[in-house]
Amino acid sequence: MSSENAPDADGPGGPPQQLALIRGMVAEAKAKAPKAKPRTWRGAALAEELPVARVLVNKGVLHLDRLFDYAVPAELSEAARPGVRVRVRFGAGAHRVHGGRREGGGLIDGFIVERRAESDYEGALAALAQVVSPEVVLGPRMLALARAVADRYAGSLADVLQLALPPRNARAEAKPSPDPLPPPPAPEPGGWTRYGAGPAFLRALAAGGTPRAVWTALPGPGWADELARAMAATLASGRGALAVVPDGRTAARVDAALTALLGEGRHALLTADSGPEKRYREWLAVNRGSVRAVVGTRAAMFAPVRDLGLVAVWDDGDSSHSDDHAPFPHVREVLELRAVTDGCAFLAGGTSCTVEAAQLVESGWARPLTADRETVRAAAPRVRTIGDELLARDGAARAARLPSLAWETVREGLKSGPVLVQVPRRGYAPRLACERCRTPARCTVCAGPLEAPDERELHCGWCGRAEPAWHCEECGSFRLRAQVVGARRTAEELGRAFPAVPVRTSGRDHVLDEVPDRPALVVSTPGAEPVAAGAGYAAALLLDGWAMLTRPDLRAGEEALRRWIAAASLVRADGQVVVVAEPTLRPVQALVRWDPVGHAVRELAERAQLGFPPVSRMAAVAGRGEALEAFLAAAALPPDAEVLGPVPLPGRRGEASPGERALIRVPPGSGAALAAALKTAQAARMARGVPVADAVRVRIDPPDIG
DNA sequence: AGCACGCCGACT
DNA sequence: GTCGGCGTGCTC
Repeated sequence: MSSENAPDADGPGGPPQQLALIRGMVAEAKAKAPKAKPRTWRGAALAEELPVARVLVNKGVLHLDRLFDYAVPAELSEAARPGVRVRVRFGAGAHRVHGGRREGGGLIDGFIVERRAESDYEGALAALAQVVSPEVVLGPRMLALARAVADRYAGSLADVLQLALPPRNARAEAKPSPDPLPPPPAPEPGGWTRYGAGPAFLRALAAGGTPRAVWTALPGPGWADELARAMAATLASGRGALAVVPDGRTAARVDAALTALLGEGRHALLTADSGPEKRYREWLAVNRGSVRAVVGTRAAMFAPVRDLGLVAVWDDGDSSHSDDHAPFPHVREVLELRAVTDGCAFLAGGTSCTVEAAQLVESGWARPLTADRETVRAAAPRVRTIGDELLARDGAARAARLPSLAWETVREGLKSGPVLVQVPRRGYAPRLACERCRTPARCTVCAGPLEAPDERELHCGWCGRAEPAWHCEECGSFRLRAQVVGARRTAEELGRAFPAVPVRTSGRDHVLDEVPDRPALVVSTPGAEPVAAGAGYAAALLLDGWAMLTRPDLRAGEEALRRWIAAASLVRADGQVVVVAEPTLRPVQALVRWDPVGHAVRELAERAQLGFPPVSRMAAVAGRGEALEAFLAAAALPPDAEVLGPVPLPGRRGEASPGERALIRVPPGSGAALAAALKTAQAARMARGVPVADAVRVRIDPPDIG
């Protein structure tokens, strides 16, 4: 095994082989024999047809869209089809057999991307060690999508594939998938008749059309059935359908609606909470074409649905639609890409409306799917506001945190059913501010934001200096606005106030799915609201609106409105909603009028004017000062790009600075050029092998600007 | 990222 | 002579 002449020093269990020099054989290059020691494939068990496999090697961060050529041994030729998983030797010294030294380079995983007649590589090719399984997991569609996503986000193909392809599981692969069922009949429009263009949208799907729509769903539980009908209509056309939702709870709801509509066996549920074997089995059933409809969470956005006819995203404003692994693709954006590359219909639905979705409509790419005002008014609960400066002035109300209108609403609601109380998460409180004039409380030394975790010691969030004797620079007040009171304490207070009523809480660790249609107080953090059985909650109380609205984030208003509408959508049409927030603020007014689209359109106009995303495209580039500078200097940014910064990143207290960050902004239309420029620059650095300390992190559409 | 190669100084 | 320091460059 150790000598250069050992015939079977190569792959495990492989036939006697020597190292191949494809170039010498295939590309008739014997004239200029390579300087590398000639190692020919004597006895050459080499594939007769297309003896070169281009392989995407799955190895950490090294590769930036580089493919490597391997020789295809004859006995693997049949199995080594494009798209299959393979094992190859990779690493320095993989083919060097020097002075009796053992071969280096371990076996690592990869995918065959293409079979070719010859290689561009100058050196000797190593042979494929093994074809792991015959399953084609990286077909041309998947490859094209992964490439498009990698380009869109200035990331690598391998990183995208890591997100797109579930880990292989041999047991799941061994089982055959069931035979596909024939297309179901087109469904009745059901709840879609409530939306002007709804029935026509459904008909278009059933007829094989590719309509694109932004759907503002009416409050109440009907949306899951409507989404299922859109998918069923697509199936009826003989095509596949894919819906991506924010979490497992929501996926279960759509799953139930699909089962009710289509029965078992026509759709797959792809969520993270099923184990690896089940997950891969479901994925395989989709990949093999046994199942034509998929509902799932984030990773399902890449589901290899055959002959895709519809992609849908529900509640695209939910942050879990943004992947937290490089290159951080967003479900809505990926599905937009699929709609284009696969030529299929597109649906972005939600009870609220993101600025991005509004932009899809404004640009003419998608059509609005909305109900008329009258229908909205009939379906939505009545919303009233209580300005909190009123609350602040009223000492008694502040002590109890609830003004009398709120008490009244709760008391009334409890007569007929459950009442939802939405409280921002503890620690959600953004910046401390003067209670009287709302000037943000800042450190007197470094102007960092003051923080008071656990309502105790006041200190600076940047420099860590304690600030025990704060007073407002503007108005002289000594009082800071109270922290958000968590769900638990709110529940305790309300429980004391309504001793006869059961109090339930739903939050991060204990998320309730549903509560019965009986009087109860349900205290929940945003996003964890249980649905109420029957027609819904009798009333909802949305507390601490100021905390939602003052977060230092471009999306604070949009996000607050989204969460309020989500909670208020669980209230029955004749119910009451009280929101404790300034009635003059735009998101609060949009809630009262139940006009999420109007809000999104106005936000969009404002962001266009200010040059903010999503009208402009932005990228964040972060790294150590000099490295960042070098990167920016080397990158061939589009001429209309504008570099903001760099500014130091806020470090953790007492830790070394995490470096600096620059934002790069381009006007509409230059987004692709920006991504391409950043990717090229990053690839050049990688190829040069810059030290880890000089690594520069690139993120398109950074989430935390504001 | 690993890992091997190579060019240089200190050792048996 | 030979061992081994880490600086450089490559991985089909």
